[in-house]
This record gives sequence, structure tokens and C-alpha cells, in this order.
Amino acid sequence: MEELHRSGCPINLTLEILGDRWSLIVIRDIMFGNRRHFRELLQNSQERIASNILADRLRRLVDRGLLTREDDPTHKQKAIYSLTEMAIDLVPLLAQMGAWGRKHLPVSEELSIRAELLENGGQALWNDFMEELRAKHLGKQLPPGTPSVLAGLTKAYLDVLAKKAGCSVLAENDTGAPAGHQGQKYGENAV
Amino acid sequence: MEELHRSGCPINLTLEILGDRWSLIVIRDIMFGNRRHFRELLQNSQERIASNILADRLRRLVDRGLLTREDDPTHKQKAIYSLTEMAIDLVPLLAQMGAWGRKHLPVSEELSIRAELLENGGQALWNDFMEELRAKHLGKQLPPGTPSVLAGLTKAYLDVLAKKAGCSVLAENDTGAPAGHQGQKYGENAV
DNA sequence: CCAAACTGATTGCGTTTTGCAAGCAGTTGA
DNA sequence: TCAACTGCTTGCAAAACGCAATCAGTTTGG
Repeated sequence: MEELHRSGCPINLTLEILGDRWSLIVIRDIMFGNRRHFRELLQNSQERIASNILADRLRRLVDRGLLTREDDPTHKQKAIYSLTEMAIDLVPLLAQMGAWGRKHLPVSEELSIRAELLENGGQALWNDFMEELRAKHLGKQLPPGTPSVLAGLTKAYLDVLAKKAGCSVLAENDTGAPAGHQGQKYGENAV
Repeated sequence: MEELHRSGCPINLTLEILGDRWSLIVIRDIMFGNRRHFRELLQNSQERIASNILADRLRRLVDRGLLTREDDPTHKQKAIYSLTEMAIDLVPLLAQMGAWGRKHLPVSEELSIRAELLENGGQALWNDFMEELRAKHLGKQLPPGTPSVLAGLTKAYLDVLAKKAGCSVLAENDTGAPAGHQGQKYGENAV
């Protein structure tokens, strides 16, 4: 019988799985960047993850039940990585991490807009986003006509990018409405 | 000019500070265990942190603005470590980590009771707890008569311990009221 | 039909971090 | 005076990390 865990504390057990500098980066990219293949994760990585580290983390996350790996029917060599319910449940944690980082660390504007929207949307937005992830990764059916949270986040990100670029070229990207706002469905900082 | 950060993403920047297996354990013990001295952190550590790792983490956390270190006036060699506002702001993150661990990992009953209370208390309880931490670590004044959140969490922990011990000796620790409940101030799973 | 590009990785190798045990100089309290 | 306590440091082996190059099989474009 081997010593499996340092302690039974929930925070410690969570750290034993997620307590390194790459695991949550990989999950973030799959979750918010919709990267489902090895090369997508490797080449679009903002933080330039090394391929051996990526391979190791994907293996570990599959082992530990946060990801599943399946063959891509369109390509005999391709693997598709999907989030499990366990990983989808990390949405509130990632939202809190983003909020804390935004408040205390030197974040860049374009990369923090999604964190800001997620923070302001509160639990209601997180729940909608998690339902969307369940549809995308677990095959769960979604009510038709459901607006995509991820699309909203991505649009806001691109709008900031365009605006920043526009400052030095042409400021022509304003649509009139503030980026990312979708009516009044989600409260600002709901408690 | 050196490369300081892998990217400006809030989640990444947070991981650059907290993304290891010990930093949040140290903060947890100072925050919930009220350990303020090196030896307290070393010897009461559930996870048996090594002294060189502890020394390194304390130094790093002070460097990065999460802790302060000051001399203890009662002992020329003693150092007192205190949380900064930056660290106190981690309460919601730690609460989410605890909630996730409780849901998905093999936590022990006595070590997860505090996480459960913190989760059920929601933002309102977190705010009260943070105010209490500001009083303890930053010298902020608290309205007189304020009940201690930490005391409630600790009592619940000890009650579970006593009940577990009592099962094999004498089951005499029940007070009638469920452990940790303090009237109806904090909602269950408020959204 | 063949070469180029793409697929998910693996290998080699040097550096950094971790983990464990022991030790240390100064301080305190009995 | 002396044992216990204070915040660490040191030495050393093992593991993890990070980088660059590479690999074999698959698909695609000409």
C-alpha cells in the first residue's frame, strides 16, 4: 500500500492535480480557445508550451479524469481531446483566478476582457457557459436558439484587438454597443 | 530588458505566482490555521512541508506581495508572517478550490467540513471572513461584537473530530444544533 | 504517384526544482 | 547553565522542466 495523498484536505487534493504551471493553461485553451487537437494546443499557445510538456500534461489530465481522448474519424492520426464534467466544473475556479489576476497583476487589456466579462456575468453566466461546454464536449443537447457565451467572449476579445489596431490605422470598428454586452441578462457583479 | 512573463493573460499570471504545489498550502495554513510563525507552519503542516521549501515559499510570497514579514517584539528571533490584501482576496478562489475538491476528489470528512461551510456561506460569508482577516492581519478595526467566522469554521472542524473519536468511545459531543450554523445569516448555495 | 505538409508525439540533454535529513547560530525560560 | 526553541541553511539525490531536434505514419496538392 502506497502513500497516495499528502492529506485529505480539499484544497490540497486540488493542488495535487492542478498545482503546476501548465495543467490549467491546457484546460483554459481547450475551454476558452476551443483547441481540441495536439497541434492546435501547441502552436496557438500564448505561453509557448513545449511539446513534451504538453504531451505529458494531456496524458496526466486524461489519467486523472479531466480530459478524454478519442480518435478523430476524419484523420487516422488525429486525437480529439474533450473536457469531462470534472473539468467543466472548473469554470467558477477559472473565473475567480481571472478576477484575482485582473485585480492584482499586470494583465494585458485584450487578454483580460474575457475574464472581465466572466467575472461580471457571475454564476448565471458561468452556468450558461458550462451548459454550452457540456453540449460541445459531452454531446449534451442544448435548447435551440441558445446564444453562445463563448462566441460573446471571443467577439469581445477580437473587438479589443481590432480597436487597439484601429488606434494606429482606422478607428472604424465601433458598432455602437459596448463589446460583449448581451442585453441585461447577466448582472454586474451579482452577489 | 528581460522576459518577465509568459503572457498577459490573467489566468497565466495567477499561475506564475500560485502555480505550484506549496504556495497555496502556506497561505491556507496562515489564513485558516492562523499560523503566523515559521515553526508553526512547519510542525503543524498536514502535508509535511520541508523546511527549505517553506523558507523558499515564504520568501517568494513576501517578494510577490502576498505576505509581509515583521519582527515579533516578544522574541528577538521570531518573525510574524501576515497576509496582505492581495492574499486576503484569495478567499473566493480558495473557497472554489475547496468546493471543487469536495465534489470530485477523495476528501476526508474532518478536513472538508470547513470547505463545505465556506461553500454554503457564499459571498456573504466570504466577505465577513475577509473583514476578519483584515482585522487580524492588517490591524483594521472591526465593529465590536462581530462573531468570528474562523471560530465557527474551527469549531465545526473540532466537532467532526470529536464525533469521529466519540463513535469509538462516547458519543457525547452533540450540542443539538448542527455544527457551524450561525442562525440564518448565510444562505445555502446562494446564487 | 510523389513530395510537401501535417499528425501526435518521443528522445536527448542540460538546468531547475523538489524532497529529505541534518545542522547551525542566536534566544529564551527555568 | 542548559535544554528547548527560534528562523532558517546546507548537502545531496531524485524528479521535473525546458529546449531543440527528430520520428513514423497520414493526408493533400500537383
